[in-house]
Amino acid sequence: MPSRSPGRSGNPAADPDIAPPVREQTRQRVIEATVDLLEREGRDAVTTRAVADAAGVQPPAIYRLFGDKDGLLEAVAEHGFATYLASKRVDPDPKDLVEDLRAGWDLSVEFGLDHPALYTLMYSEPTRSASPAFQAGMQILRGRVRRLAAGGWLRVDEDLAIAIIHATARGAVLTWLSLPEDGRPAALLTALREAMVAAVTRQEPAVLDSGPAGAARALRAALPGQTALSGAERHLLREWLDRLAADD
Amino acid sequence: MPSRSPGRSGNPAADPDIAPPVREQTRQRVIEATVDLLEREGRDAVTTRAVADAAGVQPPAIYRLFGDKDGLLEAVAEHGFATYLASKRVDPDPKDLVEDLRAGWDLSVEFGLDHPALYTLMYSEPTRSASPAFQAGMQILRGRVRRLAAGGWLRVDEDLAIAIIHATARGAVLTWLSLPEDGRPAALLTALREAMVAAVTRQEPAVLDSGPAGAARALRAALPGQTALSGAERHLLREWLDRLAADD
DNA sequence: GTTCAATTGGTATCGCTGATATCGGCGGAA
DNA sequence: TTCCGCCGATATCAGCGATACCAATTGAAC
Repeated sequence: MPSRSPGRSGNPAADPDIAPPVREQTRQRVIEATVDLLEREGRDAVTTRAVADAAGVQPPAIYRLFGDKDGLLEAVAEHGFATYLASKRVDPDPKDLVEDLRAGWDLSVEFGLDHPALYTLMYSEPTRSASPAFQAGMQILRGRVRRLAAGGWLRVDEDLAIAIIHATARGAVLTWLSLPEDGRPAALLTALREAMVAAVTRQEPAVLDSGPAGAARALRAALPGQTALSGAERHLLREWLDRLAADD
Repeated sequence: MPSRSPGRSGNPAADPDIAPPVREQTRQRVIEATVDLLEREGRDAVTTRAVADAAGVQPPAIYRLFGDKDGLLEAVAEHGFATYLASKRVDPDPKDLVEDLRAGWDLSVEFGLDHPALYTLMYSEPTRSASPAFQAGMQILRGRVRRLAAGGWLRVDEDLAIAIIHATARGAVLTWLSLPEDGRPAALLTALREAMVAAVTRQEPAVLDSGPAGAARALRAALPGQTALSGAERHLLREWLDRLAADD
């Protein structure tokens, strides 16, 4: 490996700070082509040749720009995450810290639901934790938690709070995506979010349910195998119990 | 394609039910070799050639046994999960239902922590939800939740409860594995577990005595003042609840 | 005991993938 | 003008999943 020549010869891109826009431009074009390919045809469709073809460059150019395929994917993850974070605004001084926590959790979950392939790429494998995109998102989360701690809201350690927030969001997104499209209860997301809030902050849970719903669920679960009602009666009763059980 | 000859000639393995043990034996050997390779050298090391070499068979044999590589991975996932479930005992009639829920959650999380590569294989991608192994585990979880519902402990719908349990466990495992080995707080697992318990169950059961009669009595008591049913529906439901409550 | 159909072991091969080598040409500093 | 380093382009390599093909083997039916 030749040591960087003092005269800074020939190439202006030798120093990344003053790199000409052309390199960054093709870099961006390759990244966007990769994102497009990833979200339209799935992860298996992301091959170096397909990306190069879609971006209008040669296969070796990818390796000159990103090192290897993993470097490309990392750049893609960072790009997607940065774009998303930039599109939303983070309130630097929220008046309700807990509500700000909810908003942040919703934001990262929404990102996952909007970009399933990209999210899976970033968060499904346990290894990619050192990615810059991962760290950038982590930094924002860390700031939120710090403010919560400063406000005296935190029930647990800051690091533990971060891990809890992260784990619930990750579980929410991946489980949501794994469910069949017609069986994704919106209540799952809010339930997990409120479980997270209850585990992290001191805030009391808002609702202490005490209606017929619980008893209806119990009766519904105990319904099969009893003989006091006819089949037709059981069928109709089942429908009513469904309505009562869903009536929170 | 020749239609299956009526005389069931030649090969005893034509009917999978009476397949000779030799086929199942090599099948098992291939699966175990794959698991070993997966947990020792990571997922990328699991190639058809490496598996065939480790199991002492030829590469085409894998395709004859499992159809394709995805079939092999599915069989591996099912094998690992079945082995794990068989090693633990599920109490068919636990005395403390909520504690049983905790035990089940701990069990599935422990499985993930003990077999990171296998767990990631099974649960990281949202797609593999239709696998038999997935369904088998789901069935056990479903039974636990049903008992909770019958006991009146459930705060939410059964399906939602299942989703919450699943999501928290998945998030717990994947987040735990993504943390650096020296920064994995044990409190994360218990915190997530208790958050799950708080989100799914209520402190006091909605019905005191088990069975349809008790649930019917509880529902009958909570019936006035709710609006999900019409007056006529409430009237008929009232009659049925009377019959159910009297049916000890 | 012979026959025969289906499976299995074994080798070779196909198309594709990630990654690299190599070379000519372009462009900007010296 | 000279020259060094980047870029486009083609060819190529090893390895991958998957399949084709053929000989050897097996085991039930006759």
